[in-house]
Amino acid sequence: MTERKKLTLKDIAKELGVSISTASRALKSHPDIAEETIRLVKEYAEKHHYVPNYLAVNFRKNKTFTIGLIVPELVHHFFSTVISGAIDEAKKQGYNILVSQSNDILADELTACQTMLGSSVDGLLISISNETMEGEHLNEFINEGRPIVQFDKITDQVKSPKVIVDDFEGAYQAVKHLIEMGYKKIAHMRGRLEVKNANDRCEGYQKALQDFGYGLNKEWVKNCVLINEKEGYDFAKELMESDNPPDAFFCITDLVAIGVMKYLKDHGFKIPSQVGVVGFSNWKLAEVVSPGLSSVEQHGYDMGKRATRLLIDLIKNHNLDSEETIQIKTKMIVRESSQMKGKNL
Amino acid sequence: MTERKKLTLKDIAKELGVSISTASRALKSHPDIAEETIRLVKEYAEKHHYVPNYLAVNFRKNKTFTIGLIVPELVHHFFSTVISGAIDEAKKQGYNILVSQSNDILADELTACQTMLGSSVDGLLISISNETMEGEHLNEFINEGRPIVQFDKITDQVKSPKVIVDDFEGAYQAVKHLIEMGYKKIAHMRGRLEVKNANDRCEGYQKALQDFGYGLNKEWVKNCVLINEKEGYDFAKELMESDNPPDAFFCITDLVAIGVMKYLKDHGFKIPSQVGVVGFSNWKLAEVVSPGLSSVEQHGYDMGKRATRLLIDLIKNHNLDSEETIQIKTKMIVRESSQMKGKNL
DNA sequence: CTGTTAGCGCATTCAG
DNA sequence: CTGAATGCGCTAACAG
Repeated sequence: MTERKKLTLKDIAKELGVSISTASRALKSHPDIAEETIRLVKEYAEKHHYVPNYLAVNFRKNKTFTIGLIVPELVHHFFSTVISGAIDEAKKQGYNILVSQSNDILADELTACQTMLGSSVDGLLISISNETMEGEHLNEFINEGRPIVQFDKITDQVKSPKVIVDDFEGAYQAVKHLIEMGYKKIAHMRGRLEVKNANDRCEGYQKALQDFGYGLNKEWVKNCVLINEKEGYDFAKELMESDNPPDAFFCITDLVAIGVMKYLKDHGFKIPSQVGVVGFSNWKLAEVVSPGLSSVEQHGYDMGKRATRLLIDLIKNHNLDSEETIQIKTKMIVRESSQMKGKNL
Repeated sequence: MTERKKLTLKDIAKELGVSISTASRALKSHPDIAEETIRLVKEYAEKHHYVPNYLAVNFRKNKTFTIGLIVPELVHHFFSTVISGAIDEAKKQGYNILVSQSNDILADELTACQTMLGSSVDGLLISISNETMEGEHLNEFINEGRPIVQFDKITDQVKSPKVIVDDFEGAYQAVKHLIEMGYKKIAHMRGRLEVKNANDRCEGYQKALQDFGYGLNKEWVKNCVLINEKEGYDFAKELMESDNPPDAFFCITDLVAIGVMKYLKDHGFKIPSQVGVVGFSNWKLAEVVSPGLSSVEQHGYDMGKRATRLLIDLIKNHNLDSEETIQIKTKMIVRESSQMKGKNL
């Protein structure tokens, strides 16, 4: 209960025999104020540890210098990377970040938005949940004059700027890489049909096959729903036991790829000499697993920074109509799991 | 630029021909107000989507219902788990969380604290950086009447409640497990000498050795600084190439353990039949690596929830003097990497 | 160069 | 049961 009462502008004004507004302006080195006065006020403020009451400042200015950030899952390598970038960029620009997660549940996303609106964030960064089909809750922000920027998992239902990974190109490069390494029967463990990222990656996969003269074998395309190792393992089993097993797997995410690799290793298939595997996202675990898993780097940190920079610009310019879309280029990270030259090892 | 001007209490008061204070009280179903009036006001507010200006409310009440959370690193499985728990608990209690990271750099931690103070959080959750040696910046919060709760990486320099993992016991159990599995020459890859968690784990390691009648061989204790795979790999190499190589490794964290395993696999040592390995933290990668890495689960999510609950209690009770310490029990997760019975596989 | 004044939106005390 | 009045701390327009 040590609490000492806070020093206010009024206190320092009274103490120094100036008016409150003079004190206020002096602290901001307003050109109207005499050098001497400024010095005096600043000195006093410094000495007595004056700290402005930001609640009052924010109230007055109707701004909080805080932005909201909602992701589906916080405990997720990619998203935590994005958040990290967002926080670093925000800090640089003097903004704070309020973080929340939806757990891929629409109701949770709605609540989070409500709280964010309530706590008066100046703008919102959001990656929507799998369940989000329409964007009324997001439009509310825009209607209230607070810009939003969507990233990674987006919906076109909401008119706003977007920062996305070039999923199509990333997938294309991954499959191209597999083809160049000599694999000829490339399967794809894809994600949910309703999720844009999954569709884009699947299209990249198909386009690459097509461009290099391979047909699409639909049996080699499997729909993952939970996107975890078990699905990877099970689908790998299904395909490898079929009459026409593939010789490579391009997986929607690293976790699925790990499951595939586990099945392959458990059943004596050599990676990469017999079967190649490529994941997506380049999680830490792609690096430490053996053989090292080739994967597509999404530059999450950069995405977080760019999205935040964009949002803060919109806030500053009071711009609510932008629909600018930034595509983050992916990068193919080649490790052992896809290097067929290892055939004779 | 669609912005519609916000409805205020004044507007609805004028519209309904009542006073502002009546409107205000009606919305809160104050007992003084007539049922009928309450109904009227609420109906109007509802119909016109009245939303209180929280900036004004917060300013008036001098509260933000926001708490700050600072961790060394956001992209880190354990910390993101803690954050996840903190956010979920905070949400349940109507609080928001402002997240920041120090990158284990003192200067960044100071800045983060400054911003948090500035944005008037009601309280602070913090896990300090490796560089933090004294806690003046934390005491500032307490002096301003805002409670803080330290978690995981803590300093006794600051009088505050703490939520910590029982590192000693976790380490003890891990080493006990290795001993029970039949390993007799257990090395320890420890963390920095200045970090409490590292010391506690090292003590648990030593105590277990002692309790089971093993002496401490100082050559088998290595100081990791960066706490990454490379250090694990390099120290494993050093030890395994020495005159008296250990037959098991207890590592300060999973990443180091992965490095150790990599060295062992690369050089033909069988895990776990020849050499056992146990990590700490139970990251996702412990589960997916092969052989599966035995590890000590720290229950980060639970830690986040408990710390948050504690902090909110302190805020509500305006309690700044508590020094309560909660110890979170660890759990030994046994996977293949430490099961010597596999000797004859 | 400085002071006076007004007001942001709301909660609350004090009178009726 | 209701209204008038006050002030939270700060900013900014306006007046000297």
